[in-house]
Amino acid sequence: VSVRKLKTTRQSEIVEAAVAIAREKGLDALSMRRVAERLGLTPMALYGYFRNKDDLLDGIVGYLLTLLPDPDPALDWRDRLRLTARGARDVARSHPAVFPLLFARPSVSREAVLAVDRIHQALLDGGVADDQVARIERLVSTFVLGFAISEVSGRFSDSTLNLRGRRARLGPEELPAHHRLAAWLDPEVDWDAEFEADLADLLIVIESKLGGAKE
Amino acid sequence: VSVRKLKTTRQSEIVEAAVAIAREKGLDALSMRRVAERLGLTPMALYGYFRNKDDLLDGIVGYLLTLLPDPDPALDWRDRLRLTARGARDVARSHPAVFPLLFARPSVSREAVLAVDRIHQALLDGGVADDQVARIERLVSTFVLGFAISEVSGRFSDSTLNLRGRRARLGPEELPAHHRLAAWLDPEVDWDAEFEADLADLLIVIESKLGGAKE
DNA sequence: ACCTGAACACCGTTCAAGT
DNA sequence: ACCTGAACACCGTTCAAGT
Repeated sequence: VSVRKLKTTRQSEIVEAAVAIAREKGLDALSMRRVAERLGLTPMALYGYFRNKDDLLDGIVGYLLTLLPDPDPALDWRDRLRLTARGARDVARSHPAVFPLLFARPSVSREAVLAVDRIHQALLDGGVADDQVARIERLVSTFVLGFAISEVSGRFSDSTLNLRGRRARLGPEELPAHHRLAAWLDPEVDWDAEFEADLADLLIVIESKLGGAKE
Repeated sequence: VSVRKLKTTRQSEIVEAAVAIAREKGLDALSMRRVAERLGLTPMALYGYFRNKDDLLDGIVGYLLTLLPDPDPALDWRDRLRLTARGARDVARSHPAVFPLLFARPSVSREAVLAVDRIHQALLDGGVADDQVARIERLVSTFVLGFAISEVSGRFSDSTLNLRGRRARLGPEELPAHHRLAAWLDPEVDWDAEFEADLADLLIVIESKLGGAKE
């Protein structure tokens, strides 16, 4: 219940130490005690800067959001969307252990609102109707974050990798499509190309709304 | 290194106890010790059935996948996709604490492969080219899971909720789009309608590929 | 075949105190 | 204003043993 004021002076230093530990040893190894140790502090010293561990994780999410690109508003709206999407994927690949936090924690920070506003503006500039902007932003952001997380968490690669082994044990009656698609499922996927193709498909959706009837 | 064989007899009983604890007290409260306690066992008894806690979490993911609908193959391929997507969202809303595990853990289980195969088959039946099926499946699944997780984890609702408070402190120069969209951002969103609209948009993408040139 | 007991090396967090 | 020390109530997991 106490509303004790948090110090801000060393907040970013602490967040960066936490990110470094997660990068080096994984998210499971990220503990208040280890963050403190890395900074030469007692665990309790951190509680002057963050209310608890969840609060520190939210700090990490905020930090990740500051790493997103802020494209020149003079660019074409499509380019702004593409640059932001690619930037999000880059952040994921450079911070694989902590990036999935973006999906687990609500994040209503200042950084989050600013990032969302940039997407809203790009969609408005493209001519998306006012009442559709928020939904399309969520559609695109949800997919882009989901793709980036799937990539770094192994949801994509592990599943394509292990398919052959599974298929041997599962027979064509149980897996009709997999057996027909065998030629296309085995090769290692070019994730850069897949992400670009997905972005192009999302732009198809957006542009399908532009010329449409007013009501 | 030891490849000690796991017992299977009580695996599903243990998974269901774990799911029940997560539902009642949240994912953070899900511990090996509490699962054991609920079953009247010692924590160590669980290690005869699961290699470790991660293995038990994978068991939960497998359980969630068995809850997905298995639509009648005689239905139109579009209806099969829609039913599967809605079913996934239903599973998320009835298991909010554990559903996000689907995105965090690779999951190459038998159940996962079967679920993916059904989507592949629907896309093939719709006429999607063989070399596009796997990508489109990942595109659709990533979005559907992402939407369902965002909804149950609060990523969607909390952010729309807190916007007004944020906006008061952030001024129209910093948030141009939010201020222009004020009328559309405040009201509580109808998530059922948003999900249906998103599904319709994804079907636009898929159908845009059907009549296309062969090469 | 299935389960227990004791132990180890950890956690997050509170409370009171120190400079 | 900033930090520490001791303590509490937990964790996952190993190893050896019990029936």
